[in-house]
Amino acid sequence: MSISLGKGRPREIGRGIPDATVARLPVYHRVLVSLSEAGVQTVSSEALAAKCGVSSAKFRKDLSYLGSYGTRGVGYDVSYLTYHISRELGSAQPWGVVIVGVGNLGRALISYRGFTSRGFEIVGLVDSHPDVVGESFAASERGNVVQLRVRPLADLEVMVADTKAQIGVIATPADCAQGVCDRLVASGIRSILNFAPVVLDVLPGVEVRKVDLAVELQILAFHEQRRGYDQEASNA
Amino acid sequence: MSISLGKGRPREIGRGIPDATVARLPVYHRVLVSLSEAGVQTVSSEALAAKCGVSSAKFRKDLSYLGSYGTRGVGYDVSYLTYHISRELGSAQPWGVVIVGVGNLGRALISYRGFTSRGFEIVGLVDSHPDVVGESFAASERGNVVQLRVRPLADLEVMVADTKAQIGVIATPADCAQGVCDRLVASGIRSILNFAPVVLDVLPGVEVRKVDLAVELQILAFHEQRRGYDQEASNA
DNA sequence: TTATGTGAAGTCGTTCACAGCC
DNA sequence: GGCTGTGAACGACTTCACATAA
Repeated sequence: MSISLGKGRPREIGRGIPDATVARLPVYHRVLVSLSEAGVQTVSSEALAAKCGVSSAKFRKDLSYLGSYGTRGVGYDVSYLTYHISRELGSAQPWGVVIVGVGNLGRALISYRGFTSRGFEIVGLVDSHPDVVGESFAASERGNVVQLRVRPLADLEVMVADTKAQIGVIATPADCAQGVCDRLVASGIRSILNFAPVVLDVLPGVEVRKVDLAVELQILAFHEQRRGYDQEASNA
Repeated sequence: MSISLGKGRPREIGRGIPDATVARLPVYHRVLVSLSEAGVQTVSSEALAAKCGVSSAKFRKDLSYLGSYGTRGVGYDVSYLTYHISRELGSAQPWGVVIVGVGNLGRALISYRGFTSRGFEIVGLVDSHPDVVGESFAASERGNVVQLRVRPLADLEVMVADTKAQIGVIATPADCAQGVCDRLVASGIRSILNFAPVVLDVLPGVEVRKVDLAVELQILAFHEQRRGYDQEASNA
């Protein structure tokens, strides 16, 4: 599967999927699942790409990094392609997720049905606020609905170890995010999704993805403003 | 400010800021504000870039699209640079935001302090659920804390008109997102932030940004899985 | 001397256009 | 004939390295 180049880490052949492609695979996967639920069995790159909001050329190029899963002159078998994308994404096996911070955002994540259906299991909830600790939330685990009790922040390390969680979600205020992050990493977590509006400092080998709600709005505002300028200019 | 090239739309000179740069400006801005609050008056590209998680070369290149706001041999004046970035982003003037869907996610947005501090004002809340309609939430408007009452989905168009909102946030379940989107666009909204896991179909001229929480997790899972393979390979 | 600002080089991603296969 | 899969051309972004200015 992988060949060594003699120096540095072994470099995979045929597995070097560009980041931009990886970022789109989940969308392809989601749309394929919805097509499957609608009873569609075969789909062309043109039709599928349109539903995903990308060009058909980009879609085919993306798939070419995974393999040849289509049939020329026909299109793609929906379930066959779904399987291969989900395999590539690793959503075949379930990933354990620990959520730190059970405020409104944490609750939104817990109640988000999309998680379980895409191979994620919330296996732990932690909060520092005494009022929240002890509260229970419904979450699904291996298909069954279970009640998850919020545990105190102090239990973070133990819980990660007990649940063998692989992914940590930081849904705390900004000022405690770095501390929580350090403790997640110390517990062995190497994949972190950060909602706090701070740049987290981590050791190499740990991957952090961030979602900053205000940043997205600011990008929208930038374009909105620019549109205003353009309109002014065209009125001249 | 803009020159016409004879055919097509006029192309701006000196204003063609790359998307990748625009996406980073909010981060620079946020870090600058925090430096300012810490009493720092001058900062080098090296130091600032480190705090933003980017290379200093990238940072300087980004700034070069805005203008020359530094001093060679010295660095950048924090407040001067903050001003110019916020001006470019349009966060000098406040933007009106309407939130559709007041579930846990909508509430998380309402309670998110970062919005108001970065030039956004939540001016309207809409929900379709009778239990939620009529509830009040504290939001800040022009510095003052006001109570915002959730109005029924039917009032969406009227509310957008009344409040002159420029940005719409869709925090509804996936199945009503497209309908809400169409109504926002019909009301005159041209900037939409979509949290529902669907690809929205909009007319050209409308900008949609999407945040899909599960997609971010899936990208993490992809890399986590690949790490597993790599480890396996190195054990051979 | 120090740190910015920026052409030039290099890398990455997208689009094109068509060969290859059904 | 139709649609996939993909080299090649193109464009966007990043990194480099240094001229430039305080």
